[in-house]
Amino acid sequence: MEDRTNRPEPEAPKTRRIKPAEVRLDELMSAAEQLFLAKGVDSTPINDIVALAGVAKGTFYHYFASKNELLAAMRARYTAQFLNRLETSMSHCEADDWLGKLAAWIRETIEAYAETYRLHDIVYTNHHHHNRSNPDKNAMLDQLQAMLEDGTRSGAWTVAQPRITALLIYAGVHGATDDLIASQEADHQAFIRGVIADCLRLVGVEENPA
Amino acid sequence: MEDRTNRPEPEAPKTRRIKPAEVRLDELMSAAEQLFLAKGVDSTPINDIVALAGVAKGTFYHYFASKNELLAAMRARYTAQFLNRLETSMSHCEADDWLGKLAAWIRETIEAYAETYRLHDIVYTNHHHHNRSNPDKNAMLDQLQAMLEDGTRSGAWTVAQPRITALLIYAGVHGATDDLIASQEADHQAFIRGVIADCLRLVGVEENPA
Amino acid sequence: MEDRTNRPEPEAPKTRRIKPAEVRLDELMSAAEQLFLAKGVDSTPINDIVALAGVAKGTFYHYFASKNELLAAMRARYTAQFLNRLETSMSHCEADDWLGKLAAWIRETIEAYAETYRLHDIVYTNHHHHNRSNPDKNAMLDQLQAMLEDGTRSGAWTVAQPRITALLIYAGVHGATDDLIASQEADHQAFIRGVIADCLRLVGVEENPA
Amino acid sequence: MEDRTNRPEPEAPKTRRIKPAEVRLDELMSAAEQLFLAKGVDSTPINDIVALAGVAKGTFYHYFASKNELLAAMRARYTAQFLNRLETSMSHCEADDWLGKLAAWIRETIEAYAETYRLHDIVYTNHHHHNRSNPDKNAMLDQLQAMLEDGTRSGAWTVAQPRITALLIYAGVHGATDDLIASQEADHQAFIRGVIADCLRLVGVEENPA
DNA sequence: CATGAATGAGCCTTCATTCAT
DNA sequence: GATGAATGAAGGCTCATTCAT
Repeated sequence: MEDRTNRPEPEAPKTRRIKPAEVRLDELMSAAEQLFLAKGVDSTPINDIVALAGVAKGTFYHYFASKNELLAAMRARYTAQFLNRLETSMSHCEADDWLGKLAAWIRETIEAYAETYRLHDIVYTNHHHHNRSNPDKNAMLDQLQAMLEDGTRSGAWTVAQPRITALLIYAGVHGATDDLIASQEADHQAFIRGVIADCLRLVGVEENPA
Repeated sequence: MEDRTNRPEPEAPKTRRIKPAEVRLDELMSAAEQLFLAKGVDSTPINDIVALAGVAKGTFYHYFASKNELLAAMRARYTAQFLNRLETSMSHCEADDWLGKLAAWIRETIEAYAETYRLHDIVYTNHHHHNRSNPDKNAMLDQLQAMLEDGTRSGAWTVAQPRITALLIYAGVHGATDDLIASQEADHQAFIRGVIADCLRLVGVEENPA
Repeated sequence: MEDRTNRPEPEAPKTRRIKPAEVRLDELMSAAEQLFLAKGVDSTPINDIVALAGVAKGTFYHYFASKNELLAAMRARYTAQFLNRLETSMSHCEADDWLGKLAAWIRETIEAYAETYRLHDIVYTNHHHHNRSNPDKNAMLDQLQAMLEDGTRSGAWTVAQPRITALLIYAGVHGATDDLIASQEADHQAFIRGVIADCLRLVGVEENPA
Repeated sequence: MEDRTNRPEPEAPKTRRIKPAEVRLDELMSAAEQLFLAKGVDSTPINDIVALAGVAKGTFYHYFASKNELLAAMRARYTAQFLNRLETSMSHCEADDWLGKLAAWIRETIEAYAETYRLHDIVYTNHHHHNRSNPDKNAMLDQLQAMLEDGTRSGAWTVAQPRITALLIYAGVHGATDDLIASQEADHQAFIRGVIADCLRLVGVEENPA
């Protein structure tokens, strides 16, 4: 039964602070995020996370069943924030300004992704699930596809196969941004304009060269 | 004593076969591929690889400095084969049939990727290097970008920013194919046609609906 | 948050029911018994016990100072019930029917042990105390030894060294029953008759083969 | 892939001595035996075992797949030695001296068990397998049963149900010896004589009180 | 009486890599 | 070239127990 009674007398009583679960969760996830960013997931032991969060190791396992569940929670949080940025950005366009919304979607995706790609890599590099059929990514994809369909209905553009076009835009913009990131170019504006131009072509809108 | 029998087996085959390096390399990589596919990279110890290849553990380290170098070699092999498929497919088009070449590139990328995505994941899921600025992927990207530029020069289409358009096509096609894979749809033809149609639009070619 | 959901459930029943200690004790012991039987002692955390019993973890420690004390309580309960069965069985014999009492003791020991051996193993497999000099077992041994001495005084049999003979019968019957259990033989009667015959011989009573 | 390359330069080269598997196995098992006897199985980490055996921790797992397998190997070794003692002891009797052999079996069982019961407890207290239908114990039981049958055929005694009688003797002698051990009586001779006397009665041999 | 968040010591196991033969 | 015994750093996870509320 593994007698664990031989405990040395506690030197410092180590004030045991009880905090709301919400706060603990956030502290743990933030500590993990910081360390994962600095040293990588595999090189960050749970020990370091709890040390930075200022809790005992058992507390970590009180909130997360495993390191992978922590990653899953971070992934959900990351995606929610990403989606939020996109929606906020698009909300500044008039309701019927479909071209503006699409441009905002692209611009914000590029900016947000370029800012957060390191965290993106951390939460999405999952050894056990593939990117394919990822529920979180699907949320963003569905958002984009819905926009393409709405725009088609409104006559803003013509998209015959909204799913495929949404996929091309979604994956294309992310993949292109990977190249932007790799280029280390500080000014993103030219790149963004270029991507928007191509995507407009893709939905059948030719910009007037004026 | 890799099977952890606590009795040494008195009868060991002990035949020390010397084979050409080329053969050993291939046997080791194929054994690794098989096991990586079956159990994942992290869950496949070198022990298992050498056991399947029928060599001693030390032999592995004669040929690969580390497990990561094995992965790098597998990655190079994978990419070379992939590129090869693309080139073979495009070589069936007339030299000036740019639309045909682009369609072939897309079609073959989708087919090849759908067939080999599991191996793709294995060799490209590298915890230490990001997809961004990956030399192997760049080879394919450059190939595509060159084609877009050549086609523009020949008047087959007009692509104002070949780098960006190549990125969108490259990443878009792969990302869209991830969705095809996830859908488990057996017939790829409709999907392929849809992607080609969108990509043609992207390079400024409107298909005649004839 | 014992199920390790990383979202606190807003709706918790939170009904703090106060029950008589006796009931709580019983509920905890029964929950433990069920889980110990199903998964083993070492693989059953206190968490699971309290969850099944429907109380908080701290409540467990109100009633038992430790997991080991729970086991001790279960052991006492087990032994008391076992002794009870033996006494009830023997009470059906006439006061001076020593052979009948001995046979009843053996028969009931075999039946009871065969029925409850799994619980027996749980409460008696104690990593820290050995079977040797176990106070609970001693109660049964003393009961048997007293019977042997009484029967000798009454001339029912002759047992020169009651302690040794009691030990042989006690341990022998249990050990033999282990074999019966292992054999999975459903009909115990032949076995019981065989054991009784041997034990009678042991106390110097030759059965007439009539 | 858990880069384990960040290894600090080795201070002491720690001469790596290769020994025959047989020797390593024995050193590991003997180190374990010593520590298990001193501190108990659960309180002895593998670390301590390898430290005492003078090998690296990995070496332990080179020879035993788990701590439990070590225990299994120790159990097999224990039983083999025990059986050996019994056979050696009986071999000193004349081939047809069945009473002598039975007495030798009992005497040696008691002596050997009293000497080694602590190790017996260690190797037989298995959390996962029950004593019932234990292959190692069966070897001794079969040995005893065969002897009873041979003796019956030779007319040395009459045992109607050799399996049951063997079980009673086997389990009875061990259980009785547990009591001897608990009593801490240094002189075992009286006890041994008493047990032998009872067992002879059990096989139908009345000693002449001369 | 009852709660359950928090504690933290502890250990088994894995496996990439080395090197004496 | 080939072998495989030996190395040893590293970390995820469990769970009995405590105690502030």
